[in-house]
Amino acid sequence: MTASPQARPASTRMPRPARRLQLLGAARDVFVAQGYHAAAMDEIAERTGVSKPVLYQHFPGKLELYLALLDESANELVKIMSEALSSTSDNRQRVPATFKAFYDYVADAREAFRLVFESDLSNEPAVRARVEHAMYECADMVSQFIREDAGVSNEEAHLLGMALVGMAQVSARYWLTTNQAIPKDAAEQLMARLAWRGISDWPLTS
Amino acid sequence: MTASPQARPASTRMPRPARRLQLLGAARDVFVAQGYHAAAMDEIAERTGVSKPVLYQHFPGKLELYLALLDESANELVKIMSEALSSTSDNRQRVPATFKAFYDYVADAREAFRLVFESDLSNEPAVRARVEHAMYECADMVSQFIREDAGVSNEEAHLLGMALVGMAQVSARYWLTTNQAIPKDAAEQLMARLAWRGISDWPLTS
DNA sequence: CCGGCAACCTACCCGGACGTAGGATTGCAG
DNA sequence: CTGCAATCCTACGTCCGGGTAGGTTGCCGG
Repeated sequence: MTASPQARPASTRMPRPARRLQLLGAARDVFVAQGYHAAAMDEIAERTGVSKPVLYQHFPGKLELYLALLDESANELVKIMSEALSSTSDNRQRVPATFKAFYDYVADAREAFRLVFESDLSNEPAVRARVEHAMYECADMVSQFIREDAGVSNEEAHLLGMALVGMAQVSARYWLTTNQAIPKDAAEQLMARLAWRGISDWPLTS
Repeated sequence: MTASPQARPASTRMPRPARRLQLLGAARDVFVAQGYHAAAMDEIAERTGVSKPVLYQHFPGKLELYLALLDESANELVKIMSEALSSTSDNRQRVPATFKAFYDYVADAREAFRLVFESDLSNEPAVRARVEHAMYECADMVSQFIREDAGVSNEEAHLLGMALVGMAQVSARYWLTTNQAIPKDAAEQLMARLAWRGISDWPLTS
């Protein structure tokens, strides 16, 4: 209702691709707000101003619809992280840039990150695979840089990378719940400092 | 099946408190393995060797049963963290001790941590409140020590504390999925080093 | 102007799982 | 031995929600 700028006459017929986009928008809003189980296909259809069979003419089932949205959000996360990590060649700049990108992703008004980080369908293998894959991609990209300038094994670098991803994820979600008690850029910088101090000059100090 | 050492003649009558414990054990196994939604009350009863109405004579409903188990696991986490944090007065010892405690908690064979960190009922307000509360308690305890020897505000200390909690949580769960490619104590020490370097001597370096 | 295709709707099916009514059985107290 | 209370079971009600059958309306090319 607040997001998804889809106006239109609303109760007229519509070409197939446009309707599909509208359905995806409504579905995203509902899944994000209610979670997979509490979300009802009826509500998604109704919110689009359309009847349920129409929804099933665009998507074979509830799960496939959900997976389409999940893929979208997960891929966006990976893309954003990738861009941030390659935005500079100076590691000291790279860390804050990446945290800023992550916080931007989480602070997005559409809150699509909840599909990735707060899915209530993690037992479904297809969902679990996608979430784990996205997080692993992020950790893997991060681990490359860690491995380069800290003398650690591949496995250790991956564990460190995943730790940083977890740090960003949980802290950003916590930051959201505080209603921005701390300004966004201050929070980003705080995390970047924590991470940078944790990783840089690794082999030297204990 | 593997966990929960409950033998007994199994198909005889049983005093009320003993049966209750048995039911809780079976319920924990099922909820952990399947998640809340996929778990069936029938299966919990059947696995106990008992019929469904018996289950409902011990717990008013599925949600209450789940909450009882969730409370148990969440409180155990907070207790373990509290004990680890107060096990020494030297911060340099405190950090690895706490990570060890956390990894122990996650590596427990009963895998009860999944109720707290991978609940598929996070939209239920009662569940969300409990999970957030447990995590906040942990972050709050950690933040006390951070605030003491780093000159940061209360809000900043809490954000840092939550970041460390997230680091531990996500890294430990990732470590589990790797089938212990890295020995447990090595992983703990790696995380402790990352955290310690991140927070110690905070005001001095940038 | 008109046939046909495609978008759409009303109304329904049905399976699965929570929760319960009512009765059978066991064992302890007196 | 006997009654009563507590434990337990079979069988069912019921509701919710995903998914579908079949008919209707409107747009567009010929």
